[in-house]
This record gives sequence, structure tokens and C-alpha cells, in this order.
Amino acid sequence: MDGRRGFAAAFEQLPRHEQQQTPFAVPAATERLGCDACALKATWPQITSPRMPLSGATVDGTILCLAEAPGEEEDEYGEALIGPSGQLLRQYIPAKFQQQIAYQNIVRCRPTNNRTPTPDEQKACSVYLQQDFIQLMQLKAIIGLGGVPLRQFFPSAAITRVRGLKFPVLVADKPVWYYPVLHPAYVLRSQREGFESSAESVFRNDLTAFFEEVRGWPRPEVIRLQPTSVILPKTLEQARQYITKMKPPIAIDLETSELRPYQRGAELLTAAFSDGKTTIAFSINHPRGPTLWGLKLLLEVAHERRWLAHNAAFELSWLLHYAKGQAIKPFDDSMAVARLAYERETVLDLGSMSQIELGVNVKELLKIDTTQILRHDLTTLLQYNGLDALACRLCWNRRIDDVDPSNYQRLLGSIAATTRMEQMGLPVSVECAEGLKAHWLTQQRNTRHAARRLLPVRQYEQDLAVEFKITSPVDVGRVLTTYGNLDLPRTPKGGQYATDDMTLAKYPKNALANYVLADREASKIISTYLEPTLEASSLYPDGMLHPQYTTMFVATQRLSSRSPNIQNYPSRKHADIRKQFVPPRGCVFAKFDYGQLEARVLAMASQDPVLCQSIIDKFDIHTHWLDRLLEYYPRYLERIAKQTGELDETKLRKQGRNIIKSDLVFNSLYGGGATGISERTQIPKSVIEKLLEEFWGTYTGVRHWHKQQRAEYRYHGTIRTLSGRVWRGIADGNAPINYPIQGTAADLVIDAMNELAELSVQQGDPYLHPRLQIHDDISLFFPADSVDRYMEIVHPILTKVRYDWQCVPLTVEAKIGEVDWYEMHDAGMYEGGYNE
DNA sequence: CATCCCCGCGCG
DNA sequence: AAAGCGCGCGGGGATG
Repeated sequence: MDGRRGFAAAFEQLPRHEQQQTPFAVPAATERLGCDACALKATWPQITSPRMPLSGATVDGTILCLAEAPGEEEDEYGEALIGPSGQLLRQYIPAKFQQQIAYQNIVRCRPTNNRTPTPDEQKACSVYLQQDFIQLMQLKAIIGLGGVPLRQFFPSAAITRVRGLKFPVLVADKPVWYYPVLHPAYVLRSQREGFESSAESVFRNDLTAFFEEVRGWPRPEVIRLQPTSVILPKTLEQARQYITKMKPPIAIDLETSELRPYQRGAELLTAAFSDGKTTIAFSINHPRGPTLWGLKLLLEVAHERRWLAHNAAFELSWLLHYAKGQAIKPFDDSMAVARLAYERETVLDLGSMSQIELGVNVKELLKIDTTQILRHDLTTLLQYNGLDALACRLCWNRRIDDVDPSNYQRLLGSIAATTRMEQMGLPVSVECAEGLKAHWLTQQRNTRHAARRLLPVRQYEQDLAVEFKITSPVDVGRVLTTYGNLDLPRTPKGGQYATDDMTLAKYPKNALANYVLADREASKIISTYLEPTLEASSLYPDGMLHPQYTTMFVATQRLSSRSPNIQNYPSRKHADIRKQFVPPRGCVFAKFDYGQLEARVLAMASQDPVLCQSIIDKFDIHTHWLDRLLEYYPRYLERIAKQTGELDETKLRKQGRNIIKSDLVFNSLYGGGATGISERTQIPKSVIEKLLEEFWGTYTGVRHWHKQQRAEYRYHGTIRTLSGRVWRGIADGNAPINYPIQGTAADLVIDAMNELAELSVQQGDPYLHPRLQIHDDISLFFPADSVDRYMEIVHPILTKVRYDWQCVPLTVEAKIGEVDWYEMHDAGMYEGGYNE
């Protein structure tokens, strides 16, 4: 033997042809007590234990630490979790628990080079695991290390998403808790000299929470969800009898042919109601059995009873569509409950939530392909529909008491507001989009044509006998380096040549580099910003664009938008793309932009006296820091002049101020450092360092708050907004600083958006309803003849003081667009109050 | 042909 | 250690 020991080394000594096979590949080995690897192992005398026995508290253990597979030490000594990973884990086990813990791996042989064991290998070893579970009579909880054991119990989940959340599982027919944590080997890999990585603090915090709480956990319970328990009433009267007995909120689940009722071809197929005890499902307009009463019944519930759904935006959009203006009762949302209770933006789907709350994944019970929904028979679909409603209500019951009411209400409000916003849609000008598209297509043709005539491109095509694709970063990188003699840096990840904007802009005289940039500009504008508008009329019979908002899937709980993403339409260069969006006849665009919202929130969070006072006094800190920079580095404006060709002193200062604002002031306030700032601004690092010393000497309160945020995340694994929302994800770098600011800012805007939306519904006035939300920008359509009146209603709501921590005022800048979303003129700056 | 990742880039 | 953060989308290219 050489220095290496164990099975892997033994394997490497096998003749080559035997190595070719995957060492552990096992065909359907579940009945055999063993796999090829074990058989092989037994033939090697130096391996004493052909299968790894349970270790630690093997008989009366209440907790099982379950890892993936043995490493080198485990393999040699035949004991689980004794190597570096095991040592890291054991470090965090409190002394009083040590006698109660058993240790085991899913797979019992060491995979070559510690590779992940294959599903077949895992399956083969599951027989052993079953024996261990039978042996552990007192087992209460499993601490699952990493993704491999997790997949045995929760196949659809990702470990980084579900870690730190307990859920019930059945082992040897007995329910126990499964508590997933990161794999310690992953933590070790992410470790660096001198301080704790975010993976390590997450790992430590998850384990600490487990040992603090496990004794208080209730007995785990796995719920049985029976498809046959779903009642399928035949008549309206029958159905009504069940519903009158249901306790609110009544969970509603709908099956439809399209996501939104205003899409072309949208059809409401079936519906289900449940109160957690009684569950009914019925057809509405399913082609294999439409009912005349289904829709009527659905609307009766929506109009008369408090209801509930999982991701209520979906059900609400259909209810609003059919209610035709009649009021819908308030609702609950089990997904919103999960969003707040799980303190993360992941594992919120009903399948995951039911696994976590009920110990059973409702989506695994009846396999329905929702993209081919009409292929399933009606009864199966109704049962599936009913189980979803049942699971929704049961999950809601489990967690509703765990969530903060005001944060829950805000989330529900944003669901209602965005759903109505989506439903109303945005009028577009097809003629305008067509004109813009024609212009950009010409642009694109010209650059592509010119690029192909360049010598390096022709040589490249000739030598490699391929067609040069200007849209391919790989092609561009190769041509520019090999045939164009440029020395391009590599991308951090894939090691390809970097051809991004910043890099190519360094070669302003290189013709190909310029064509590439021009082509990217044209392609992006055409495909991302013009084509969606032109497709709107085929997707939506009303001809309007209906971008969809999400309220729960962003870490900070900002909104996000898709199909198309209305939140990233150009606003700086080529802002005229926004001309496609026009107000309805007789209306104007009214756009409200919060001024320096995040800086204000940082002032509220840090209570930094200098920052707070400069905001209250409307002192322009960006100009101040530009002036301070010029003190250290007088040539700065000259340098900008050289780059931009700007000669006017005032304009030059304005340009300088804007660069300092985004690349130095905001960058620093969000945790950026001298290296990055120097790189972006091209100001020498030594200058930046001196300036930053002064900067942080000024904003000591902010610096202290930064430290506090990092510390809270390290010690508790949590990040929270001023409104008390908690996030528990894996945060890298400066997220603990950025998250509370972005999240709090989002809350303030969403509060205002919700209030406007509710007022609009209350007063039956569509002009009070927000139509667009872009983080710190809310737009509405005002009647052209009453702009002033609406302005006076809207701006106080936007700048209202809602929390005691608002120690500086909020401001909004109003703009009015008579013809479109591009040509806008100033319509006032409004400042709200604040708490002294 | 579908799915995934990478790259690049628009917004706040 | 070095690091602003948060998104969605389109195209290329590899993979199965």
C-alpha cells in the first residue's frame, strides 16, 4: 500500500478494466443486503468493517446525525463522522446532548475521491439504514447533513434553501423530526484563515437553534391526505350544504388552463373548497363535465366568506375577473404565512410547505402535469384540486399564529394591490413600438454587416471554417485576442475571455469592440423591450400589456416583475423606449419617485446624527464629497473632461458629482471598499483610502451600524428590517448591510402602494390605483382635467409617517407625462413629516 | 428537443 | 479576504 488507505486506494489498485466501471453501480440491489462495493470490500483484508455500524448512542439515542458517506478516516476506522467534518459537527454539540446522539451515513463505503454517491448506491444502502432506524427505538430527530440525506426525505428541496427548518418524516413507520443543516465538508471548504465564513455561521447557528429548541418540539405528526376524502358534490344544493358548515377562512384552489383570466384562451376548469375538515371539489368549465352552477358557487363564497389560498394572487385574479367589480371578501394566504414564518424566499410552494408542515408532499400524492391539465380524467383532477385546498388550509392553521400581524397584513395588501395592477394592465402604442423596432433593426443590420467585413473576423471565419457570431461572447473573445491582438482578461467563473461593456470600453479605437457593443445594445432593445409590446395583442385580447408582479420571492421583499419585466425598461440611455407606454384616453401619466429613499432608510436605521441632519437640512452630501475628493485629487475633473469631452465647468461638476454619488458615497454606505471604488472610478486607491478615512470619521454612526449588522448575522444567522421582518438565508459579503435597507425601503413604498390601492377600491375610483411599481417609483393615471386634485390626495399618502423610527422625512418628486412614459415634466416635490 | 449554466445588461 | 445589494431576460453553448 502507498500512503493512502481505505477502499479508494484499494480500488485504484484494481486492474484498469475493472476501474472503468463505476465502483458502486448497483442494479436494483434493494433486496440484496449489500452492493458490489461491499462485496469488493470484504475481499480486502485491511478493511475490518464491511458495513459501517451505527455509532454513538446506538440503542437509546434520541438524535441521529445522518451524513452522506464515509471519508478517509471513517473508511479506515469503520465509524461515521470521525474525520474533519465529524469533528466540526461535534464541536457544536452541547455536552449535555453528547450521550444521546447516534451517528451514521447514508452510504457505507467511501466513494472515490469523496464524490457524491449515486442514487443507486444510496438505494442499495437504504436497507442498512432501515435496520438502524428499527434499532433506534427512542429516536426523536434526525440532523441531516447536506443534500444527500435530505433527498431521501424531501427530494424536491435544495439544502441551502430548506436548512434550518424542521419537518416530520416517517422512519420505520414512526414519525420523527428531520432537521436539515449544511454539510460540514462544505463548511470546511468555505473556511478561510482568520474569520468565520457565512456558511460556517449558518451551520453553527442552525445547530445552536436545534439544540436550544429540540426539547420543546412537539411530537412530530405525519398527516394522511386521502384523495378519496375529497367530496365531489353533484348539485349546487349539495355543495352549499357542505359550505355552510365550513369554518372560515375557506381555502379555495382553482385549476385553470392559463395563469391569468385575461390571457387569450383562459378557461376556469375546476375549483375546490376546504376548511381542513371538509373538502369539496367541483367542475366549473371543464370540457369533460362543465356545470352551470360551479361559477355561481365560487362567487358566492368569494362575496360572502373570508377565504384563503396558497399564493392568493392567482385565485384573486380569477375571482376579480368574474366578480366584475363586485366586492370580494378579505382573504388569507398560506404562502404569505410561509414567507414570514420560514424567514426566507424559498420553499414556499405548496408541495414544500405541506412537506414541512404535514410531513407529506401533497404534490406527490396525485401526479398531475399542470401544463397538460386536460389530459387527466376529471375525477383525478378534482381530487388533486381538493387535496391542494385541504393542504393549504392545514398548513395555514399550523403557522398563522407564528407570524407578525402587521407584516402579514402588509404582504396581503401587496398581493391585492399587485393583482389589481396586473389586471388593469398598461396601454401600449403598437405604432410607436413598430417604429422603434424598425429603427433598431436597421441599426443592427448595419453593425453586423460592418463587423463581418473586418479583417480579423474574416480571418477567424476562414481559419476555423465557422460563422462568426457577434452575439457570442466566446467568438468575440477569440477574435479580439487571437486576431485582434487585444489582451482581454478572463471572466472570474468560466475562464472565458471577458467581453463585457467595461472591458471593451477600454478599447475605444477597436472597430470590432465598438460594433459588438452597438450590436448588443440593439439586440437587447429589440428582444427585451420592443418585442413584448408587439406580442401583447396576441397574448391579451384587450391589447394591453399585463406584466406580472411577485410579492414573495425576493429576499428583501421588494416586488419583482416578469413577462415582461416592467421594472428594467431603460430610463437613462435610450429612455425613449418608454414612449411605447401611453396613458389611456383623457388621462396623463403621474409618476412619483421617492428621493434618495435608501439613504433616508440608512439614516433611520443607523440614527447617524450627521447623515440625519444633512438629510433634514437638504444638504447635498454628494457635492460635499466631490469637493473633498478634489482637495485630495485636484486633477479629477480634468480627467472626466478628457473622457467625456465636456468643457462646461458646471456640467463637469455635475457629472463628477453623479459618479461620486453612485460609485463612492452609496457604494461605501452599502459596504463597498476602497478597492472596488478605485476600480470603478479609476481614482488611485491611495486617494480613495484617505478620502474614506475622512468619510467614516464623519459617519461614525453608520460605521457602527454596519458592524452591528454583520455581528447580528454572524451570531444569530438573521437579518431584520426596521419593520421587524426577519430573513434567515445564506448571506454573502455585504448582504447583512444591504438587506435591511432595501427591505425597509420596500416596506415603506409597499405600505403607500397598498393604501392607495385600498382607497381606490373603497371609493370605487380607478384613478387612485397604482399602475406601476418600480421599487421607489409608483405611477398612476390621473384624469387630465383633475391632476391637481389627485396630486393632493396621493402625495400625502406616499410621504406619510407610519412608524416611530422614521426620524427623517420621506420625499417624492412628481412628474406628469401628457403623452407617454418618456416625455414628462416636473410637477412638484413633496416632503412628508418625521419623528424628532 | 428540453434544460441548465454562463455571460452580459437593463432597472432600483 | 475581498466584497455594495437586490432582481429578470435573452442568447450561446453544453448536456442528455
